Amino acid sequence: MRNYSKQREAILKVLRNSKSHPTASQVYDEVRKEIPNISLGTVYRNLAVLVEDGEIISVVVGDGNDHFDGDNSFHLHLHCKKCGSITDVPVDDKTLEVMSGKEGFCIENAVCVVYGICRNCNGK
Amino acid sequence: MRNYSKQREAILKVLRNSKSHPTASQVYDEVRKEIPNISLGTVYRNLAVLVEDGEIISVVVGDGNDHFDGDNSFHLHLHCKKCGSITDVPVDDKTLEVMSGKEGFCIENAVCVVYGICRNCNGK
DNA sequence: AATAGAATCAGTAATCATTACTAATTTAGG
DNA sequence: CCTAAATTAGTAATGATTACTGATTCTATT
Repeated sequence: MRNYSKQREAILKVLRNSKSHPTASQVYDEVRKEIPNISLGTVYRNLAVLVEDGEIISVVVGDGNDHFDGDNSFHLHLHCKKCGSITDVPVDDKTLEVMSGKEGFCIENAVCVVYGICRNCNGK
Repeated sequence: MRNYSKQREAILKVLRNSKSHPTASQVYDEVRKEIPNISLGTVYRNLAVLVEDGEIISVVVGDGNDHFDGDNSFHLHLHCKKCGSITDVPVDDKTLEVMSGKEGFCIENAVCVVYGICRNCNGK
């Protein structure tokens, strides 16, 4: 049902080796170093496939671009409104439980963005 | 620096009276009942202004549309991947602190989306 | 190894939410 | 009442994402 493709492997490798939460376009630029004639459409399609398979995570912060994260473990994202940086923060199960309320909500993943100003920008 | 406009007032009223986290387009449909010839561009511009002023909150869940929330207090959003519903959950300060990690991150607001399956959809 | 059908691709065109632009109207202070 | 700044309606442009198409690549089976 799902065939191997070197394009998908290369895209996944880029994300596994990155901590910067790149956009589709940035992934495209990076993958082209290895596969120069890869198509942007291929990047988008495989990113969607990889999200669907749970290999990567889609992080939406509201800057007009989707970002992708090769770390698919439960964690939060701190999104700085000044510099646009996205930083990872681990979450323990207890906090997660509080976060899901008493709503009988079954958490699938905890991709979650807290907006604010990061330490770097705070001094300025 | 900021003048009154009946359009902006009507847009804010729609959001204050709603709990459904409408998109810009849905706000447009609702406001047109009061101001039939209001422009969609006016809705977008005023939503941005209201977010900037902290009157409302922009909630990005990754379904391709921005959603808006007239409740500007600190709370989380549970986003059901099946039915697309967005539910509010209050957060206490202690949980917020855990969420922001030890990063020296200054939380501006805690609009935050937890993905999963809601109680309604869970039974199916 | 050859074959066939399904999956994937590159390249390009289309979509559509959002933003930018413009000339006309409204607001608010003097 | 006047004037300058703010805002608007209407429309055109933008740009990220998706859809489409004919060619290529995988993979299971012979």
